[in-house]
Amino acid sequence: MSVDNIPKIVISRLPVYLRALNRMVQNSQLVTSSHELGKALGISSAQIRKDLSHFGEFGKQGTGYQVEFLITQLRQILNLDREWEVAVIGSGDIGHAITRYQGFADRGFRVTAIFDSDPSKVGTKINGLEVQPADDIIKVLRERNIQIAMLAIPAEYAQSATDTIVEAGVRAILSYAPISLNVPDHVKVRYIDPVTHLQSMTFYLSTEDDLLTQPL
Amino acid sequence: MSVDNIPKIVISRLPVYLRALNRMVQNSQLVTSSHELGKALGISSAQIRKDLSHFGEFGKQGTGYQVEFLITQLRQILNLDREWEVAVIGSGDIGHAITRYQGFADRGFRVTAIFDSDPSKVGTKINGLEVQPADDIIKVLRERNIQIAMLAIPAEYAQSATDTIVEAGVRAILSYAPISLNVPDHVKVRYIDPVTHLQSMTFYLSTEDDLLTQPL
DNA sequence: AAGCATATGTGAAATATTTCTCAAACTGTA
DNA sequence: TACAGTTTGAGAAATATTTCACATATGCTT
Ligand SMILES: NC(=O)c1ccc[n+]([C@@H]2O[C@H](COP(=O)([O-])OP(=O)(O)OC[C@H]3O[C@@H](n4cnc5c(N)ncnc54)[C@H](O)[C@@H]3O)[C@@H](O)[C@H]2O)c1
Ligand SMILES: NC(=O)c1ccc[n+]([C@@H]2O[C@H](COP(=O)([O-])OP(=O)(O)OC[C@H]3O[C@@H](n4cnc5c(N)ncnc54)[C@H](O)[C@@H]3O)[C@@H](O)[C@H]2O)c1
Repeated sequence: MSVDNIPKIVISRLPVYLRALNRMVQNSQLVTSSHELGKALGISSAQIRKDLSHFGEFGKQGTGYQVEFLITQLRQILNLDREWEVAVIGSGDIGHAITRYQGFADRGFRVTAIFDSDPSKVGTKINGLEVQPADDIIKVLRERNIQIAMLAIPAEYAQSATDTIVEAGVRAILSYAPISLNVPDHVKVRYIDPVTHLQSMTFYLSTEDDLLTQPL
Repeated sequence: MSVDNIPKIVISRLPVYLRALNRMVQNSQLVTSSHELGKALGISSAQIRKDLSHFGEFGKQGTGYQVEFLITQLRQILNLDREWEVAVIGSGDIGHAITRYQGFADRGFRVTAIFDSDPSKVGTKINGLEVQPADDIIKVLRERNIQIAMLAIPAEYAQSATDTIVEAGVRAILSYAPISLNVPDHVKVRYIDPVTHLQSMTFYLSTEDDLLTQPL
C-alpha cells in the first residue's frame, strides 16, 4: 500500500466501484469479491484489487469484501463522509434536469443554489429552489462557501462564468458546455459532452455494415 | 502511420480535437499548430501529433495544419461524413433536455425517435417529435435501421431496455443511467454519470482546506 | 540565396497502467 | 486436525501510453 501519488485513473474508478457496491447493498448483499465486482463492471479482478491496495487492506482472503465496510472506506477516501453543497450555473434544459435530479442528494451532493443571467428566469423555482441572478454568484458562493459548481450555460459564456465562480472560491467544476476551460492549478474540471461520446463510437460503426443491415 | 489497432484512448480524443477545430473555424481561423491546439485543450503538442500520425500526415512542417482540412479528415476518420439517426429512450427530464438539444444536429447526429413507457407521456411532443410507446421500440428502430440510442430511464429498467434496443439492432449506446450494462461484444457503450465525476473531484478537495477557507 | 524561426512526424526512451502469479490466509467440511 | 476450495495483496512482468528529441521541411526576412 502506497498512500501518496495515487494515479488519477485509479481515483476515477473508485466512484464506479462505489456505485456498484451501493447497488449490492440495496439487494441486501453482504459480501462480494473482486471477481464478482469485476464481472459486474466489465473490468478485471486484478485491477480492482490493485486499485484498492493503494489505500489499505479492505478484504479478507478466502472471503472477499464486506460490502458495507468497503462502502464506508471508499466514501472516506473520496471525502464523501460529509455532504457537499453544489451550485448550478444556468437554469436552461440541462440546469433544470440537474437541479431536479434526486441522484445527487443520494450520493453526497446537494444542489443548494442555481443562477441564471436571464431576468425572466430569475425568481422562478425549480424543485423548490429559487433561481438567483447571475450577478449574485460571487456574493452567494462566498457567503455559503460553496466549492463545487456545475456549469450548464452556452459555450460562449462558459469561460467568463468560470472565471467568476473561481473568483468566488469554487475548486471543482463539472461543465456541460462543449469547450475546454482555462482554470488555475488548484481548480479541478471535468467535462460532460455526450456528442464526443457518440463520435468516439461512430468510429467503430462502419457504414458498410450499416448498408448491409436490413430490417427483418 | 499504422492504420490498424488504433488505441481507443486515441479515438476518444479525436472528437475533442474536432470540437476545438470547429471553434477555430467559427472564429475564421485558417491555420493552427499542434502546439496551439494543445494549449487550448491542456494537452501536449506531441500527443496531438502522435495521435494524428496514426491516420496519416495532415500537417505541413513550418506551418501547421489547415483547420478546415483537418476537420474534414477527422470527420472522415470518425465516420461523421454522414448523418446518424439517434433514438432517445425515456422522455423524462434528461430525455427532454437531450431531445431539445441543438448540439447534436450540429455535430452529426439527429434525434429522430423518442420513446417512453408511461402512457401519459406517449403522444406528447418534444421539439416537434412525438413520444412513442416503449412497446414500439423494436418495430421502429428496425424499420428505420437506427443504430445509436441514448438511454435516459431509471437504472432499474436500463438493462431490460438495453436488451430490447440491442435486439432491435442498436450498436452504440450512450447511457445516462448509473449502472453498468451488459451487452454483446459488437455493441459499444459509453456512460454519463455526473455523480462519478463529482466524486472523483472531491478526492482532491480536502475538508481541511474547506474549513480554513472563509468568505471575505 | 542564406539564415532564422517554426513546426511536423516519428523512432526511442521514459512513464504509466494493467495483468500475471503465487504465497499466504480464511472458510467450510469431515 | 487435515484437506480442498477461495480469495486477497503485491512483486514482477507485460503492455500501453506519453514524452523526448531531432532530422527534415516550410515560410519569412533580409
Ligand atoms: N441540453 C442538453 O442535452 C445538453 C447536453 C450536453 C451539453 N449541453 C450543453 O449544456 C449547456 C446548457 O445547455 P441547455 O440545453 O441547458 O441550454 P439552454 O439554452 O436551455 O440554457 C442555458 C441557460 O443558461 C443561461 N445563461 C447564459 N449565460 C449565463 C451566465 N453567464 N450565467 C448564468 N446563466 C446563463 C441562459 O439564460 C439559459 O437559461 C450548453 O453549453 C450546451 O451545449 C446541453
Ligand atoms: N436528471 C439528471 O440530471 C440526470 C443526470 C444524470 C443521470 N440521470 C439518469 O438518467 C436517467 C433518467 O433521469 P431523469 O431525471 O430524466 O428521470 P425521469 O424520472 O425524469 O425520467 C425517466 C423516464 O423514463 C421513462 N421510462 C421508464 N422506464 C422506461 C422504459 N422501459 N422505456 C421507456 N421509458 C421508460 C419514465 O416513464 C420517465 O418518463 C436516470 O437513470 C437517472 O439516474 C439523470
